[in-house]
Amino acid sequence: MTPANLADTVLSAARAVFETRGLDLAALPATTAVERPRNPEHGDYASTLALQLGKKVGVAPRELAAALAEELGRRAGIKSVEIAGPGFLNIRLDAAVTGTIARTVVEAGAAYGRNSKLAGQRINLEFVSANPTGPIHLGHTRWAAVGDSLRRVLTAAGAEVTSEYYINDAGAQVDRFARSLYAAANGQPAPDDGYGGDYIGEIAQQILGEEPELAGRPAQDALPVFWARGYQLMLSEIRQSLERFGVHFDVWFSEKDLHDGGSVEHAIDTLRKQGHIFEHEGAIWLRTTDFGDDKDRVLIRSNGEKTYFAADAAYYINKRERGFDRCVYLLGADHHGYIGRLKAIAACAGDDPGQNIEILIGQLVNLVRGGQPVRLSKRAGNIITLDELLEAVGADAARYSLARSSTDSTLTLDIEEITRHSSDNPVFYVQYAHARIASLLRNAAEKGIARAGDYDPALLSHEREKNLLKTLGEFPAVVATAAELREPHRIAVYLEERVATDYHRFYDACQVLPRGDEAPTEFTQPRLWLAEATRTVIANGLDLLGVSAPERM
RNA sequence: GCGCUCGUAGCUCAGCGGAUAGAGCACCGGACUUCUAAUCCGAUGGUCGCAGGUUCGAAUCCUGCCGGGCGCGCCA
Repeated sequence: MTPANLADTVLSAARAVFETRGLDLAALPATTAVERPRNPEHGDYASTLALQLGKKVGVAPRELAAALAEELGRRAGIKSVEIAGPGFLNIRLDAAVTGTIARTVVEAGAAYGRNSKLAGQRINLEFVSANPTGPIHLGHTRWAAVGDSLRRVLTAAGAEVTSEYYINDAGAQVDRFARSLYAAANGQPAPDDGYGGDYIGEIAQQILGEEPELAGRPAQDALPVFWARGYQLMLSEIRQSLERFGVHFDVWFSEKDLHDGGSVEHAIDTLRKQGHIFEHEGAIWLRTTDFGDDKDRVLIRSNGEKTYFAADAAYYINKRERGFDRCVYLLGADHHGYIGRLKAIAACAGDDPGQNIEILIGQLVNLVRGGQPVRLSKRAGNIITLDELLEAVGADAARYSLARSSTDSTLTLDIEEITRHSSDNPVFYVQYAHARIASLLRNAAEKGIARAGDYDPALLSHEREKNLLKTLGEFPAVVATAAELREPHRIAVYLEERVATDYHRFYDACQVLPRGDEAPTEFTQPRLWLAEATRTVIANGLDLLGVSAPERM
């Protein structure tokens, strides 16, 4: 029995109690959950349903709990139900019932953990969207890791997800980039408002190598070439870096295409029809203050140029017209000022800003080196690129350390620590558990022991076996919660603090395979099933984080 | 100034209103002729920034204050 099954049982018992007592059935929630008590004396699972419902229906929680306990105690598989404190229900299950979780997991295989929490939702997930004027650096990397995991988690929860990278290729930034390339190609210093990293010189040289005749050509002729080719090379470098990082985008969306294709005009028309456009001092404005923004925003400047904001509006409207119910944006805390205006765009377009648009703000990454803060600055040249990070620690460790903590907290990474003590990284703790199981299964095969078609679940009765089983049973709920709250780090926390820990403890206490030439025992089969179930959960969980599950370490 | 956000062990971080607040690192002490010791077991370490409020119950929700980060352009 999984926790979800048990929760359903609790709810159905509650329904029976309500019916016999003539209580208001409408007070019952649609779903409930059981929790794993920290204290083992509180049973295998606990329900707080009586506590939550007591006041609602005017029955003392303990009295309601007593009725629930009696009803629940009659259900199959439930060994005992105790009432504790103000009205907790502490539930104990028959060992065999918990033992079947291994079979549930193994039979579901790679699908174990998938659920239908977000079934039917069409989600557009935009993240990174770094300007194509330089390499992906550490500032973007957290969103790459988190965003891609979120894509996987949302998909696992049944949503139809499109991940998208918005390329800011229409504004002054790429012009500056082109001028910087031109300057470098001609041996001149970078313009004051330009880019000065080493990569500028490298790209300039590559372009010159392809088209030597560009050298010495006037800016007027050469700039468009540097613009087009430079942009192409830079974007392709960004894509390759992200690819190496295991980060996948379904759509690379060009801002320039938005302008060239008339989408901006179309968006302004749409917004005008909704009645939120006005003209002031020669500029076209969107009255975003109607919907809580601090100030109204210019769409078309008095000189006729469309603003970046106009493209934002067009992009949002474009996403909606492509059929996405929810447009999710993953932005760094330095962009939190965008929340108001983006929500206002949705509202001005006639959408529900609480439903159709969702802006996730994540805190930034701080870097320290040996405890001393490192200021990331392009000018100072101490930007750490994604490629450098990958070279130093590898994709698995990088992704894991960036995805394992909540984006609500600023993350502090010590460069010395992640580059030097990489074996301390908790990702190895999780991966090691997987590798240990893989090794175990190889040894079993060598001994000629195959996992049988079935096992006796009642034999998985050791305290550490039961803990591990219960933990494995929680995985679908962990995935569902991570998806619902957009918090993929919950997967990492679960794998690290629960699954890997419980497996290592089980492994420490319970011999799986016969030693030497001994014959298999009655525990061999159930434990092989449990090991395989654990391997499945770790592999599925790591996959949601975009981290590999190694067979050997 | 206005707004957003964060504040949990020495450090890095978990903890979607539940029972005695947890883990890793660091520090101290144990466990490998036995399925991978990248592991396990134990010890040490806390006014959950502060003060009120909501409630059967608050690290969690609300208000105020203190401290850190960030944002407030017809910039991109």
